[in-house]
Amino acid sequence: MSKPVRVRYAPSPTGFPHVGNIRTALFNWLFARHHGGSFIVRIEDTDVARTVEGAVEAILDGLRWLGLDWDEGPEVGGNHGPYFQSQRLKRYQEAADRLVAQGNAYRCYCSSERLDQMRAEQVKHKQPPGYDRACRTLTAEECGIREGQGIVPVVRFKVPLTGQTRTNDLIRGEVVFENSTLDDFVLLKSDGYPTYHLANIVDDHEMKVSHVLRAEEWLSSLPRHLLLYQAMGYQPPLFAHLPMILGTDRSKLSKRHGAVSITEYKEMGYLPETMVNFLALLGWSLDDKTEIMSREQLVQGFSLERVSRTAAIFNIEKLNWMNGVYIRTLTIDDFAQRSLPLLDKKLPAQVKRPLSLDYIRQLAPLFQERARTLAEVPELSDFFFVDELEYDAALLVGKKSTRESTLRCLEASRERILKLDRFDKESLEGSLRPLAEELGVKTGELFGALRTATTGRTAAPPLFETMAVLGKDLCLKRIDVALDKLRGMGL
RNA sequence: GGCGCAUUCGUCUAGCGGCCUAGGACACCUCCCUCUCAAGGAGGAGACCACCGGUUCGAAUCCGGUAUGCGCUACCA
Repeated sequence: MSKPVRVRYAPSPTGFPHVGNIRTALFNWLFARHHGGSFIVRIEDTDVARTVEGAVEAILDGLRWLGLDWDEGPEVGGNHGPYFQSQRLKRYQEAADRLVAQGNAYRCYCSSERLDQMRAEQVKHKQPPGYDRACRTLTAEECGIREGQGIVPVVRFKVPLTGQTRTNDLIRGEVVFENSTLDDFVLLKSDGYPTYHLANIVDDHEMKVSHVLRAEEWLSSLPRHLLLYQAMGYQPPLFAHLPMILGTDRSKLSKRHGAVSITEYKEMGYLPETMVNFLALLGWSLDDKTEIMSREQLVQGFSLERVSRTAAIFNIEKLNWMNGVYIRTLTIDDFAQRSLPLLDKKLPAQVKRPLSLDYIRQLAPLFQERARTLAEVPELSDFFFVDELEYDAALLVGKKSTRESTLRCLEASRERILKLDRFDKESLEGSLRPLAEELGVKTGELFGALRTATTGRTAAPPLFETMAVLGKDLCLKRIDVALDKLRGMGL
């Protein structure tokens, strides 16, 4: 009885894939997969002037990165192509011609100057801005005269002057619009390209789209689309308008709010599985407590009934937490592999390349539970890679310690370490922990001095594991450097 | 200005008439663990459910109005 579920993600290549946009793609994808339907990608490249070079690739890369595979669309084709609107111009022109012939649309010869002026006037007089329908009643003869003057017309839809247009939005329930509040919008531009409104309904119909899941900003356009479906004699799909994603100040998410492009999140070291999970929760929930969900759980649990109606604010703090959770679920090897590109990119230039994946595997466990993003790995671990540590000698001396005491600690440690045959966590700890007592200092004081000496930092992963990875020679060398620094202090 | 949508802790949200003196999560605070930092564990603080009326034995939940926010109002999507 019910038609197969077919949904589409229809981005416009006028910029890079915004997280809000990607969230819409995700919901469409989840809906399609949940119902065993098809997920279609269609490129809405009808705005020639605003098209951005490379945007299509960036959009597709974003989808691929998140694992949102499409059944029909660019690169994979399908039975309802082409999937670039710029390649479907003929269909839109035919539709426009048909609407004109049917009396549902008309050609408009008004100049953009006149339109601008008219709008300015309307705004000035607090009138609702909108086309004044000057060309709506032009006779064929009058049209001919204008054509003769070389004016290239646009095609406008003849909106009914009275009546209401209503439908049942799957998320918002019944929505009603007075036709009298709509103006005669453009269907076909003078350059022969369709506007979103026309292209959208022609394609959704021809591609047999069953459900349109799009952002709430489109809700206001819904009556136009419904009227168009009606005029074309098409059965409209079902609509669901998704809540928007806002910045921290509650305004539409933009560059001001930091990263907005999904590719930026990749570069910042967020995992695709985190992004999928996090974005899914922006406007949807499974129940009152489940938050960490696999792709499969998401697909299984997704439903429009549980999509919220209120706009959500993108909270980077929560994203960071969730990314940390996902990072900790990775295997050591996976974590090491995924960290490699970020390390390569962010470690100081003087660090020898190529980086050793094997070495990274050794230190990976030390950072896996500390990093919230992959980009933090190079920041936290650079002391494992650089030759010379740079730090203030004062850091060697702990708060409750003195220079003399620190010197004794490091000198004694040096002797102990020298004698070690094995240099692993256990032997290190077995040798150094008793040393603190012998020297009559707190373990914290001894370990702290060693930590600074070997890592150049006061906060680092557990000392013995760190030293074990660093290796005996390097540790000794760094302790010597620290000793020199201490001896030079206060001179 | 017009039209539309929305309104529960700072944030993401649960709630679809009695189970709510409103639950979970992030962030925050305290404690535990501990060589530092994290992670982990245990607690805590945090929402007069925007406001005003109405319906009802009973409303965060239903209805109306107001306010506020957001969106649309292009030969952009």
